[in-house]
Amino acid sequence: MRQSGAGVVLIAGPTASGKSRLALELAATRGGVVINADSMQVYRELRIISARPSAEDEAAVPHLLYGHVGAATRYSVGTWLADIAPVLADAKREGRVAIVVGGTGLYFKALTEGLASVPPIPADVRLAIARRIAEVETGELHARLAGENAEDAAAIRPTDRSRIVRAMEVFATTGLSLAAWKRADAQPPLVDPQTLERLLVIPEQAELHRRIAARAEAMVHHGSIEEARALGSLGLDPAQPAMKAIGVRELLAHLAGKLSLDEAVAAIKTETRRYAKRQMTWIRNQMADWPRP
RNA sequence: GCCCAGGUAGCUCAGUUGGUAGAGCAGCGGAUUGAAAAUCCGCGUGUCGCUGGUUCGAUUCCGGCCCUGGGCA
Repeated sequence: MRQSGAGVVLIAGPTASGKSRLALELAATRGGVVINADSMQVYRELRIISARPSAEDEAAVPHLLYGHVGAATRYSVGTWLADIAPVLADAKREGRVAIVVGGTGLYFKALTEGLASVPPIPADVRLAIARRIAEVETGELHARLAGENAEDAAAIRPTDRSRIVRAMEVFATTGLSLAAWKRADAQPPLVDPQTLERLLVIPEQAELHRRIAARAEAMVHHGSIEEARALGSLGLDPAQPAMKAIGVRELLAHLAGKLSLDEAVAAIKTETRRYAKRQMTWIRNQMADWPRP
């Protein structure tokens, strides 16, 4: 173990595993800062629904990149990397341990392996493409992609609409395939995987499911319904990332009278279990080199 | 007590003119480079309520019983 306070610790695990608690304890004992690596906890409006650390926890030790952007923001792994770079630099300069904790596997991958330097897609390009393909069926979209960019088309399933659209956006903006971008010119990783500590928090499945159920129950008693109402009143595009947080759709359906509260809570539990399963698949296969607990 | 409808996968149900059965959801496994709590791919996990009978063969047809829902008393 490192002797000074400086350094980076990564904590990953499925949702509701107790990662945040561990991060808080480590930060308190080692004099560190806690940095969010969760794609939904970045949204200001989603405190309860995204199970962000409580105000007391945030007051106990510094918490960064939590609720720091509005729900209208189109956040992404790229913006997260840009946000975390100065935060990591500050922690290093101050000699504090940076404890990066969250459930978004892609963020950890980008942090430790780097990300292709694809330039941002201009809003007008994105809009123009969205408008042009709105009525186009996904298979046809894939065929069109194959016409201009065979390499990406071959790598993307004809049914995977969001990846097809992303490849189209990149090609329209840069004239290059995503594959070409990945091949050349990658941004180096912000942190060196060799020098940091990596921790996985993985409860036994039955226990994880109990925790997920308990959290869903507790959520509705702690203001998640009001939170969903407030978010809904912003009138955001349902395709916005923040609107995709588990619980948002279910609670809005409840507020619209389409689901009873019990049905909404049951749906949230199911969706959360499914999400945790996808996270476990990522951890098993993409984080295979992380030390097992 | 009688009449009617139904009992098939974890759930909701389809189906088999008699050759041991399949959808959706759930579940399990997988992919994953700027929406990743997203998006996508693969896999049926079964005493066909029980028990006799008919039959080469019954989840299917017949009898009895049990259970559930509705109706009549």
